[in-house]
Amino acid sequence: MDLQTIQSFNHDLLDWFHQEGRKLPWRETSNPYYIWISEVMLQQTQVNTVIPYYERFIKQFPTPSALASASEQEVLKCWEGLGYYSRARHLQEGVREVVEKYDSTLPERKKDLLSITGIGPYTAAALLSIAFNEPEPAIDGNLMRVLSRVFLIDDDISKQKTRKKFEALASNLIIETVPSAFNQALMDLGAMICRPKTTECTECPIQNYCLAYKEGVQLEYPVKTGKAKLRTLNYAVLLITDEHGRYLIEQRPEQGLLAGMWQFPMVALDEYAEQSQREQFIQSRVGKIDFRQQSFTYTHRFSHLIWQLSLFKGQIQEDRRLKEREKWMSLNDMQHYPFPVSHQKVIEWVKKNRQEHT
DNA sequence: AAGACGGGGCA
DNA sequence: TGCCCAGTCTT
Repeated sequence: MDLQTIQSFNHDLLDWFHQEGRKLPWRETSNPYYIWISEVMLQQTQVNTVIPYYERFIKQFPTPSALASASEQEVLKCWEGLGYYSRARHLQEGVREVVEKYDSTLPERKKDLLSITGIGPYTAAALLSIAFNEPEPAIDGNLMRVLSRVFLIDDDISKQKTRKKFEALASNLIIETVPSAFNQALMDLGAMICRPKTTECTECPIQNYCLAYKEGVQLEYPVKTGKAKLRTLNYAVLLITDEHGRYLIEQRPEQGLLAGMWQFPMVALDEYAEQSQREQFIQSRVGKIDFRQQSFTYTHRFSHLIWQLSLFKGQIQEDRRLKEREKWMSLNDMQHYPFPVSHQKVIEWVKKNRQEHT
């Protein structure tokens, strides 16, 4: 595009954005801390999912120091159900760095932003453009989808090198416009018009510039390879009660999947094909219980794996001691601890099942 | 350069 | 069901 085309492209894009752009809670504020929170929540997560979490989060942690001084469990509880929980842990860690190193004020230099835990190239650019109105293009899925169509770019967007290419391209476009509006306009366009599977090209403000539309090949872009093969993991979920009707629960390790969250004890079953071996292994984990009664099975789907959960009820032997990271807990108290959605379903099932039998 | 990391929405 | 979503960190 020549300079004049770039300017009219931006004019048409921003004109549409000001007419049709979405009104969103984090667009009502100029507080960089709030914008930061929104950007982290929006990673790999759709707008409508984020809105209630955002409102609750800034209410509970209205300032960087409030978040910095909270416990990790409080933060996880507020994030419960949103997924990618390392985002919450990294956000709190990053906020603590800002409180200590930058006097609770988000720095405005790109290099400083990138040094903060949880802030990568996208979030740094989003903050620079939206909060500080610096001409930094925020390279995300929306931008790459829209621009791959406009310019017929067939590089694989799952490759790291491709991000650089879009960055160079968008850097030229954003110089001739209002940085904060440019990035947000492309996000709205990607969400409302230039969607992955279905497009609304007849309503698109930049249709005239779009080479893919001109050739009728919108849906062939962007090019993206690489598919993860879903593994299925089988687990026994143990519903073990004590004499007070409380359940045995355990806290997951501090690293890895669902780190630091709580669950009913889970025992991996895949290594044990034989029922008798399974029983023996479960006993080695929690002690001697009567678990002949299988009550319920449930399949939980993550993006990269599948959990096949089978519930077992049992009474535990009286003299068994609690192990590290284990706790007895009533169903009501569970609402104060962060549980992954898979185990929230288990809690719901247990409550429902209990009511039917009393 | 890949893989890990959640959960919900949608055709 | 499979793919996508305002990505980042780890290996």
